[in-house]
Amino acid sequence: MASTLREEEQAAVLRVIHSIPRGKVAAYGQVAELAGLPGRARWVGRLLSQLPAGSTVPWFRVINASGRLSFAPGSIDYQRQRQHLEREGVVFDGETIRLKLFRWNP
DNA sequence: GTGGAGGCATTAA
DNA sequence: ATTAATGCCTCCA
Repeated sequence: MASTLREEEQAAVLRVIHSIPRGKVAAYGQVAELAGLPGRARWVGRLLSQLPAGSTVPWFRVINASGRLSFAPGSIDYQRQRQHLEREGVVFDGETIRLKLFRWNP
């Protein structure tokens, strides 16, 4: 068995993110919890930040708990994430997403 | 190899 | 808007 505990956790997180449907979003903390890692929202963020460029992981569907992107508005990363989301139907109210409508509830 | 300090794509109060 | 609580990582001494 070559897999470390850490790799298992990483796989669990990525699996959860992959299951977020188009047009929906989930918070870092929500993803962590669904992956069986309660309280590790920050760790999820760190994981995504280290994701390789060519990754197929829909990282852009993960936002913070207040319904906003965790990038500085106007930054390249912010615009990229926002465009991805709007393209699949997510509507922004200013800089905030209406979680009532777009939050993923499994 | 160990330990402390600082930095985050976090969250809740 | 601030702050405290959290988990993990990187950088030195």
